[in-house]
Amino acid sequence: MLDLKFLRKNFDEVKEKLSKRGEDISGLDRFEELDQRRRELIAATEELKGQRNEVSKKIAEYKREKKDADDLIKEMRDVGDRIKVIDEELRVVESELEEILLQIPNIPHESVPVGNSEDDNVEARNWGEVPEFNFEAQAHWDIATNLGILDFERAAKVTGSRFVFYKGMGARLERALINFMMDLHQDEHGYEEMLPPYLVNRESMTGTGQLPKFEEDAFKIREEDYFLIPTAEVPVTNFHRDEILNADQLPIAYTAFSACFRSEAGSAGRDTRGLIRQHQFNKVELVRFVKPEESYDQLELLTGHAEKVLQLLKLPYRVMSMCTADLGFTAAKKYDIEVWIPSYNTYREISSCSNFEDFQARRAGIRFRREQNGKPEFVHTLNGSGLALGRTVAAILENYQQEDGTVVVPEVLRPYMGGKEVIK
RNA sequence: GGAGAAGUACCCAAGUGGCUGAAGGGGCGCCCCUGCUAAGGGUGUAGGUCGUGUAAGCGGCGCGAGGGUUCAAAUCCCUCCUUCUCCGCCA
Repeated sequence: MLDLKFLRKNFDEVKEKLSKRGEDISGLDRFEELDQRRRELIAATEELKGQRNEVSKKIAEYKREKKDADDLIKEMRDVGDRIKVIDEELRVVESELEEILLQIPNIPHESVPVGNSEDDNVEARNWGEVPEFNFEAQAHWDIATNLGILDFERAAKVTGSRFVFYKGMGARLERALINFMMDLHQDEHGYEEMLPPYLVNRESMTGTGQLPKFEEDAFKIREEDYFLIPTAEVPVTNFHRDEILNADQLPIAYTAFSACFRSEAGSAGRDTRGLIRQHQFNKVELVRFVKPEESYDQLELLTGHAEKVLQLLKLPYRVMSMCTADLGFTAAKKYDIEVWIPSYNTYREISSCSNFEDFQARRAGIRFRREQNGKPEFVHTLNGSGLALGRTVAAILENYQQEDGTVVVPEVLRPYMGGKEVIK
């Protein structure tokens, strides 16, 4: 969410910057009118309330002195009615204004490349060698099905499409990756570990920006106003919702493992096979709460933490800086880390690292104080996958596959896999 | 899920319609005293947000949240949330 006053002051500039995103910002047309009306109404109702407070005091005095206050009471009855009418209109205007503000995406940072589509994303760097196979390389769903470590068919029977059973060494591999990543982020990168709830309420989904705009992407519980989390970002960022933090606590860094649930509305027919696009997948998430002046350095740091996972797993990847058209709704700047997937013969997103600046913090009311009596300021929030586990498994199976259909276990994972060197 | 109780400032807590825009403690800040410490005395301590103003300031809101009644609500009514106790169920 953008700041009302900031938007008022910089209206044309903001409009121009947002137009680069290619998102619908037609809601902005009514902003100036509503903002103006809101302030008129506030001035009107506050004046009447001030009057009411004053006269009420007088009435109290009269009553105490047993004097007649009927005239004053009659007068205030009328004032009360007028307040009610104005407040009602104010409520309508404010909720319309709020709706507009909640629908406006974040403003891209100046370092974000301008572009019209994902084709304009810029490669920031790449790491590792793309493997070459001197045999017919298989896709991970074939490798895994042959090894009996993933079962898509039975998952379709038990639940539906885009779900999967991991079994045997497949389940073990996923679990090893969870532990490996969590340990790395906790022990080497200084994150505090968290296991969050998988259901969150509407306020939390609004706080991080999934709502109100993207409700159809989320799974919603029927009886309660709860949503299955699409990422641990939601519960973990909202952990500090409506709080004022101390400056000396910052930066706060959490790493959280969770399952993630996405309806994938609008993705019908895309990535229908394998682990790449599931309704439920596991992910280790990194979340940071930082001072505004540090947030771009912190984005580099966080992205590096996610990259480290791939480096240790020895999986080739590249880092893409998302252009203005591909930033998503909430990010001011975003890097996607893409891992090499042989069967796709290309890199696929395995992590997304974003700086939201104060966009989420404003929605979620997450602030900090520099000094004991200082004014609260909004923190900057960042997060990134570190990493998405299903896609990591897919990458390992494909990049580490051997001609006989077995898969070598990356060295760093072996301690987590009972010393096993090969999945066969 | 059923029945009861409670949610007041950093913490504890008084307060059932107007002199409570919130008593009293504790804690914390400042000052004094006692050569340090302990103990004691004095004094201060609602933050936040919105509007307005160049500013100092002025004003609105605020006692879990949201509505309502009333000239006036921490106080009365309704809905919701959370916590605690008992019962039921359960990993």
